Amino acid sequence: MSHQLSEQEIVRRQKLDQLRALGIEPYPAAEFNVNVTAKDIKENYERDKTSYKAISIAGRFMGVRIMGKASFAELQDATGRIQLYVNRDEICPGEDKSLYNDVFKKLLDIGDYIGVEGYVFTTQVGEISIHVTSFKLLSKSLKPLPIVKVDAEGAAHDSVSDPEFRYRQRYADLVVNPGVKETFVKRTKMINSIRESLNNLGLLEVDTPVLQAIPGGAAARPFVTHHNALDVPFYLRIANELYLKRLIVGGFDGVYEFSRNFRNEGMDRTHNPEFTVLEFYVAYKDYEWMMTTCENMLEKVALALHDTTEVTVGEQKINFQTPFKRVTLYDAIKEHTGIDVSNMSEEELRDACRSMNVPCDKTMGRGKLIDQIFGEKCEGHYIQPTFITDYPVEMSPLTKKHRSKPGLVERFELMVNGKEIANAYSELNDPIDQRERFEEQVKLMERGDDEAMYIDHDFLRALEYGMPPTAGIGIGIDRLAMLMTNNVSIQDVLFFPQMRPEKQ
RNA sequence: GAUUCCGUAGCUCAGCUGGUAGAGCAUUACACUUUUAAUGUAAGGGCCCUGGGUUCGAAUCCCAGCGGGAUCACCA
Repeated sequence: MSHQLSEQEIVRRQKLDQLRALGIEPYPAAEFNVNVTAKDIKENYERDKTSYKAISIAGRFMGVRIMGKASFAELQDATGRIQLYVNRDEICPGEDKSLYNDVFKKLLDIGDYIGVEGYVFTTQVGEISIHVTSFKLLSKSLKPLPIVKVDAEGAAHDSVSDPEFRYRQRYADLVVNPGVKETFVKRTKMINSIRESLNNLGLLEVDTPVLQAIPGGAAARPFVTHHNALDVPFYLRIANELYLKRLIVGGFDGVYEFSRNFRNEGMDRTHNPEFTVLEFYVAYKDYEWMMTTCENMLEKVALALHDTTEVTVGEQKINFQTPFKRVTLYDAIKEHTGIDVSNMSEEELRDACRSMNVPCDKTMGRGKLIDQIFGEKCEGHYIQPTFITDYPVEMSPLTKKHRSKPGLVERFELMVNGKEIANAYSELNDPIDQRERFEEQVKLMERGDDEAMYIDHDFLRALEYGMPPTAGIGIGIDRLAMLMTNNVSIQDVLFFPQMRPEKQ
């Protein structure tokens, strides 16, 4: 990583030497005792002034306005910013004014970590500030941070907008763009809320293998790796479904896992090669129960993040208040295309696709053609949370046949803002049916469908021991985070989105 | 993978039909004891993404490459 140092970087390195010459260690080892945060001061000082007479706070030095013998500076800690007031003669009571004139005014840079002691007061302009009685350099910054300034109207100037910079140097993005941090805090709150719901249901959080000999549970191209000692290929998991169901076979009533999945496919603003899906499985339940559970959980998430069920996403206001609408897949297609696909043959479906300009090809079977029509003509209409139910059996190889509707399975997808957020079903637990479904997948694979599933014989063996009737669901956590934080790009809800390696 | 746009100072961006670079903020120096996008004065800072080509002359035009964005395809 050798490169030409910029003038500003050279200057900062020189300051390092000057500090050491003054006997100041720029990277001290000792603990700095912090007893307050910026947020705490701003929220509580007005009503409890006596508690803020001897405070100690640390953070990044993010800006300074030098006024001769007094200065104002900005300190940014993990909770926000607070203004510092520094007076020369108070910091340097004696003849030697170098601590103020040299160290504070000249050797400190934007981005440096400092620790400060003093008391809180309100300036003449009315800003709650810290009157500094002493300060200590805690860590010197050698690389200039981009300076974002916000004017009186709240408009940001020179904000760092280059996506490449923001994603590759997320650490700098986080320091400089305060909204970014907020997105990730919300993401974690969302996950905490979901975890709480699941724990309250009595489900057990589990871990299942990421390295798998047979990638299963979804239709996707996997990453391949190699185990040296065994000298066999392994696949990074594309889904954890089949492992969680093995645990249901093993006698757990309910299990869940936030599963990091890996798919060797294209990447764009809604796809990252690694992404997170929550899957959970509950014994003795069905997909009707799962719909209710799912909507309750999402309503709680919206409330946890926004204190209301209504969430703003782009131009849309999306209301997660239960109950969500429920529409069967066939009714949805009928509503938006006027076509009743329920009794159509594969050929009739292909003709229907052609007449509506829906792309299709020879490798697509009946199920996939119906899915294609829905995806092209209907999906985008479902802005408010809507369960689309009862899918054709051909496109659902792990799903139990519908209790009363022949040719269909007990499955739903949750659509929000025109996109699929969750996919769930009454799990197929008939081992003979399951084996036949896998064999159908093999036929699709031979026909050219490169997303068809492999046969997992160990999973079939597990089913043969007997799995209780079970409801299961997968929820795209990144996609949900995008909705809940009003971001249109998956890269904005992942700390470190995958990028092409930087060239040296 | 296809199409399209972009790459100029630490950051945000100008730079016309080709004449070898500009602004604001940031940096450096000086002034200023309650300011807040502080202000004033002055200074420094650029392999104009890389490599070829056209030309007397290229940041600018052409070709190729690298990196990124957007749209599409695949997928969640």
